[in-house]
Amino acid sequence: MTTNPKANKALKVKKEAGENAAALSDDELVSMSVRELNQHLRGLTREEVVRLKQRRRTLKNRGYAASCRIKRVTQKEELERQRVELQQEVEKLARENSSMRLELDALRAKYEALQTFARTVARGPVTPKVATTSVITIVKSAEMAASASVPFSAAS
Amino acid sequence: MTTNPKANKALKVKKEAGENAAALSDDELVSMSVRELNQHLRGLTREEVVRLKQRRRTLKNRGYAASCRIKRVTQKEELERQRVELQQEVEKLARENSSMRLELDALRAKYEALQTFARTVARGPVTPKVATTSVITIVKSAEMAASASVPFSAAS
DNA sequence: ATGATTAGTTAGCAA
DNA sequence: TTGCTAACTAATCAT
Repeated sequence: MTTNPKANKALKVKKEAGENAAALSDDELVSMSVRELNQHLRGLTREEVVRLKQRRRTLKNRGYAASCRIKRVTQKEELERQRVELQQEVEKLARENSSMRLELDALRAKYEALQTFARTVARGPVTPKVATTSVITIVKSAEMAASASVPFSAAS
Repeated sequence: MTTNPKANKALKVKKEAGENAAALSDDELVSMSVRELNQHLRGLTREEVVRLKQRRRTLKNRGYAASCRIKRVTQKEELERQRVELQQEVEKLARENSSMRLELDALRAKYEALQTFARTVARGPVTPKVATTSVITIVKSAEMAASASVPFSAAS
């Protein structure tokens, strides 16, 4: 099952005279150029030539079949790799997506609160009757407002 | 291998012993239960029995090999299907993502504009010329004043 | 002729 | 024993 289960039987036939054909190994035969092959073919019977060429063809086919299998599993692995990669990308985008959605909702709430406040302020100058529960703080020189949370809450 | 250059062609010789064995077809033989098989095995030579069983095994194997190939291509198609599906999902999420990003940016701009306006309105009527760096905080009910921090900051 | 792919065969592992 | 799969072979297709 490894590399030469058969093929040996073709070698020992005919060539008892040992004229020139030096019982090529599979590796030699399969990796031989056509010109080299023809040299080894000299002085062989018609049938021997045919058989040797057929053995070469068979060995070549063995290699082609192996390449084909390797290619097959490689492609499959590639598909699985891409699948994992895409799944990760989907998760990443989904996370970004939901965090942005939260941010958007929060900002909408802030915006609406500010809108309510602005309307209130614009309608009645300063503190018309907010006096019930509202407080206005005036601070001098506050530089950053980045981390502001719940700046407004709509008055009931 | 050693005894098998074309052994499969030897299988079809089965007729000459026309005594009882009714020359089973491949389909019949392969889809036969063990008990049915044993009935057909009655009165056959030891060797005939072995051969028939071997033929059955070979036919079964032929089917297994076919199943194996079908399974292989099915799995590959499934992987490709999932790939397409995931790619579409990625595109969908990316679209949602960028449109949300636009929306977020737009809302931020609107918010800041409104903020500027609110400051102007709130400052104008009451405190005409308060310093350039004032901050106004409005919260509902005094006890929450602690959590509200720097909702507005005047641009420098 | 060479290389790739398909189906059938065998060996061998697993349940 | 049954089913599955890797490797090999031969046939066939494409270049």
